[in-house]
Amino acid sequence: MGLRKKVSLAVVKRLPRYYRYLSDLLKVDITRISSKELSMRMGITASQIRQDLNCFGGFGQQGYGYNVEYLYKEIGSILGLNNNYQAVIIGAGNMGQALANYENFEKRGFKIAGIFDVDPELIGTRIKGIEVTHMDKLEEFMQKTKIDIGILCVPYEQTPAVAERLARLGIKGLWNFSPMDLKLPYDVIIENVHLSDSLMVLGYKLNEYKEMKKNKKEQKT
Amino acid sequence: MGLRKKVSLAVVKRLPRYYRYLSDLLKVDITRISSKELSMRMGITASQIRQDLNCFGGFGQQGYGYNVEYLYKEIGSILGLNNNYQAVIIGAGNMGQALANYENFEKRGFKIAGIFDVDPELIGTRIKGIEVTHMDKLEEFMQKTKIDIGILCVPYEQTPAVAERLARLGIKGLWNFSPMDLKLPYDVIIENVHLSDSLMVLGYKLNEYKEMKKNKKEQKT
DNA sequence: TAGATTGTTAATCGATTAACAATC
DNA sequence: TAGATTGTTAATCGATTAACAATC
Repeated sequence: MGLRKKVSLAVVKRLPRYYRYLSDLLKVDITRISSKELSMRMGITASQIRQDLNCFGGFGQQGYGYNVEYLYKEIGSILGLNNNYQAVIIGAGNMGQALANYENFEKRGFKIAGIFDVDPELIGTRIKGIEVTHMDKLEEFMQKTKIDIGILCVPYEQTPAVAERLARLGIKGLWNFSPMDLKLPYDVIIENVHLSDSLMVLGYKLNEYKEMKKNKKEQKT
Repeated sequence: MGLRKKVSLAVVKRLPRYYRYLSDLLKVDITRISSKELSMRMGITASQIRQDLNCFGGFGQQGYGYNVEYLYKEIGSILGLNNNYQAVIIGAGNMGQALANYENFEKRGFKIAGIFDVDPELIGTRIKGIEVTHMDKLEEFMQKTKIDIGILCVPYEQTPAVAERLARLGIKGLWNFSPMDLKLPYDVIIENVHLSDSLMVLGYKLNEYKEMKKNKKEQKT
């Protein structure tokens, strides 16, 4: 895999969606698909699908379309799902527990290798077979285990300090669940899950829809 | 509030971020801010901030900038945070519990009015004071309580059926945590939280970064 | 071979940035 | 008033869509 032009984030964000749809096709034993057919299922243009895929290579065949299994595997590889990324969850509260129990991640090649917290009530308990360990042991743990990803589920106030601590320990990526933008003086890749942002966008759309309806009514009178 | 041109989703998705930054400014008693200053804090252009805000109205003042509290409240109102939206959580597993316990939502004007599940172990238990009720009682509950939003935290297979059931009961919006795109023959606004998509994007970025570094090394030799 | 469908170039559309007159 | 900064128009940039030659 040589130098390849930087792919835009818009394209990258669509890849997991392709991956899901291809997975669904495999489940119902569809072995080939054209960009046209896929575009109809996904509600996007065939052109966009072909453009997106061609950022990474020519996975299709003229006159035939795409082999579903092949394309599925290729996208999986592009998404780094074969890398066996190891993760630690920091914060074993509700969200940390929910994530630890989420089957999908392991299925996608992300392994939870450790769970940390400071609450004495939680230390020593097991979540999905993994013992919750005290944060004091974090450095020790990360020295002897190769960890790629830190999953941040700690309270808002603690988040910046914990993020920095993980960065100093050489973490490569952070999956951040706190409603803030992390700024770190390290080469760390940050992916945010801003749940309340998402909820507010829903709030906006509900509002917009309500007004649209009201305006329609007013037009009639 | 009259007819206003449809605002692009790109702009809408930035609103919660503005809202967060303004909230932070308020916390440290900053009462006014220019688009320039805000742009530096947020890492975007001042031009974009002004363009974004002017989709909704002229909230600033020439020579002065923006009044933080006023702008904060305006954006809150645009996001529908004054609407006192009522929500039900469907699925009281880890994710449902995590969301029920998440303080931020109530603070943003979203109220959890009910939690439903089918697991006899869970029925009758209380989460943040709200009793987990059996799904059989959902129709009854929604007839006597005005509910705007359904929060879907049920297993993958159940999701489409539950979504349809809520839609039939007149739900206005769905906040979907299953890794699938809901298609409903109703006027329901859907906002997805695709956690595994987000994780895969992180996987992609880690991959990309690794290759970038490798290429740099190869260039040197 | 003829038909189908890709990969890719060109055209269009939309979003971001720059510039500046309006105005506090 | 002079200085600052907005609101808004114009220019640029990037992403999406359309078109079609290449080719299976």
